Amino acid sequence: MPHNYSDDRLRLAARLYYIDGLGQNEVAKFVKVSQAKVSRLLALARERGIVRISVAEYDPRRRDLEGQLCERFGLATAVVLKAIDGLNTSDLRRAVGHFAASPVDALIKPRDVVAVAGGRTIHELVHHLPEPKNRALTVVQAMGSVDSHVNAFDAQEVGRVLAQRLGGSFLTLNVPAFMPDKRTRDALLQLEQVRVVHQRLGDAAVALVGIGTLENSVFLERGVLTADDVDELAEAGAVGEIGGRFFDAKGNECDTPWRDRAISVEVDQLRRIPLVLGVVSGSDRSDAILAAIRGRLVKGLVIDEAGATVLLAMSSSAAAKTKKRKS
Amino acid sequence: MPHNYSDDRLRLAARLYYIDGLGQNEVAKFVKVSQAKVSRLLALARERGIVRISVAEYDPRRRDLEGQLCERFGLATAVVLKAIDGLNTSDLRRAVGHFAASPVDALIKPRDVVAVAGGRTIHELVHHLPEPKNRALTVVQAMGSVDSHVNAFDAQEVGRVLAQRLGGSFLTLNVPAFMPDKRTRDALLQLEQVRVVHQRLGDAAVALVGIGTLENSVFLERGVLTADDVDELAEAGAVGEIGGRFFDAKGNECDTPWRDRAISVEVDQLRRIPLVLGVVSGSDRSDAILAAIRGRLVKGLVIDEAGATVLLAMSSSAAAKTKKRKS
DNA sequence: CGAAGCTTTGTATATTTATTCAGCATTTGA
DNA sequence: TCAAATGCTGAATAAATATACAAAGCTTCG
Repeated sequence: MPHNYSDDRLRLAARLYYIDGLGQNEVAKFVKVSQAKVSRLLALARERGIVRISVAEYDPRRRDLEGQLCERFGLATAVVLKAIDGLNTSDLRRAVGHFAASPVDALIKPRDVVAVAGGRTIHELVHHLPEPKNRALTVVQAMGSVDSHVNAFDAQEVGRVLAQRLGGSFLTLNVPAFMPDKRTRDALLQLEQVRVVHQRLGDAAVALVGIGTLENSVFLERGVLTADDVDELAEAGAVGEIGGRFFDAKGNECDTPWRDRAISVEVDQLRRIPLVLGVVSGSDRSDAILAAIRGRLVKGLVIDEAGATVLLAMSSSAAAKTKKRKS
Repeated sequence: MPHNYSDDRLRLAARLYYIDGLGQNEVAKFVKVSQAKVSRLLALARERGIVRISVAEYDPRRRDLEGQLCERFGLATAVVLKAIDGLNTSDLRRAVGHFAASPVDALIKPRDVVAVAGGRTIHELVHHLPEPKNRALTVVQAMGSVDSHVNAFDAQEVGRVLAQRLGGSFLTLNVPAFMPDKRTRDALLQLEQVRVVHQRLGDAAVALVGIGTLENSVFLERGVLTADDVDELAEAGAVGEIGGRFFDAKGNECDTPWRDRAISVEVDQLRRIPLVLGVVSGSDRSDAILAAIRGRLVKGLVIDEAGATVLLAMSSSAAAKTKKRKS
């Protein structure tokens, strides 16, 4: 595709526009083309590097807080993102996703097996990954679908996008997250299709998971759990959830009926994955996060600075709080 | 005036906009301000150098042609500007003015006395000079006003702008370019106001002049000369004009009634000014330019590449053409 | 304290820039 | 050779950005 645009012409247009500050219309007169074409010329000039725009480095991360988190909680990795105060949860998730994408990207090696559970922050994250990289990943869906409507932040959808963005194949887990009872669940687990995926999860080098609370739960929101169910789980000591697995303040899976109805990565599998990254945003789930860390369910954290601050503030008085919750 | 804008905030906004390619609306959500503010933040970031835009060098000059002109015609300076083919004369003038401004600027030393005659290309040129420099120039108007309507490209207006842009005082010549007869002209020349200016012209280090033809003349256009007058001038051998002084193909002033009615820099004064720059555009005045050069009326040229090319092409066969014109 | 002056901000709007689309031109492939 | 396909273009238009303006906050000075 031999281009009609000489570099000299591009340089001329670019100079008039960017240096001399003419508008595109004025440039258009200068070079005898339409304004539309000038717009295209300039776009091309930027692409070709004839125009270079550099911005003083902005570091979106709070390295200090990252260090404290790692040290205090013995984490392998922490990514703490700066965030403007007063953002609503949705915008905060977008902010975290935006700036976390690149650091997380850097943690995934070219041929890794990557397990992904769903989550709204994770969803934002994968959508901010750089366009098409040619890695040879195996992305594995770590939990079933929450309900039959495919939702943008289900593991299925998130995994698909992740595989597409980073390059690699996607192993989907085409079953519901919860079955009605243990028997049918176990039957499904026997299926070749499911077994392969389930087994592959054990090979994961990296896992990306959200960390849910009982109160602000996607399961509750989508009607998979009722308020009564939540109460029951709380009764059993549950303080948080990862991939449909509910755990108590120590980070041990709670023994409830739900345990035997879930189709998703096992807690023990999770513990054996070298790098499980909890991807979260907001300050409302610190108990759950703390518990997940204690139980070694996650080894790394991606979080906004407000969330990190709360986490650190809690950790000193954690014992006391734990007692309170139990009472 | 302590600014409310932290550099970090500017960096964030600039990065989101320029690097990550978000729109100002999206950035606005990110940093929790209005789109209008983002626009202002970005403008500030550019001013402060947080955003740096660089464009690959575009050289608007044809150095090769400049060299040829200097050599062939023994000019002290030549500035030949690239120009798109097919530009109308007005756009061509703008183009020449735009890119000639900076090179011409560089030729004027901080305390120079600068003589300026009017001209449409010169007008464009001075209006493209960099904003306020603090030189201590003395700008002297080199010819009277063409008519009573102050026109944007009269010497008066051009000189005023030149002095303002480059810094310095402006000596205006508040008289018509042509008087009805020699007697009144001479009377005016006696006036203190006029004498001072006229004399100061002799001190000029640099002069900027347009070079006019008989056919396409500002005097004809504005009704100062009639078609009959032009014929008469042609009869007397005139091929061009500088500052209301008509000269023949050798570059010598023509002996016509107009000679004694003009109030403007004398041809001999012009010859003694170290650097007289003819500022022209277009290919329709090559005869006049050639003559002016021959007569040492100009020592330098600012011209577009098409004009320069014609000039060079003509110079070899110049003798023949001259004869033709005389017949 | 209160009014006048100066910033700063967001809304509404004007201006500028990017994109869509239909027409023309050029190349490609029978 | 003619279509079909592809690419380039400017006019019209959609989208994005800059600006005018008015309201609100902050200082300064009486």
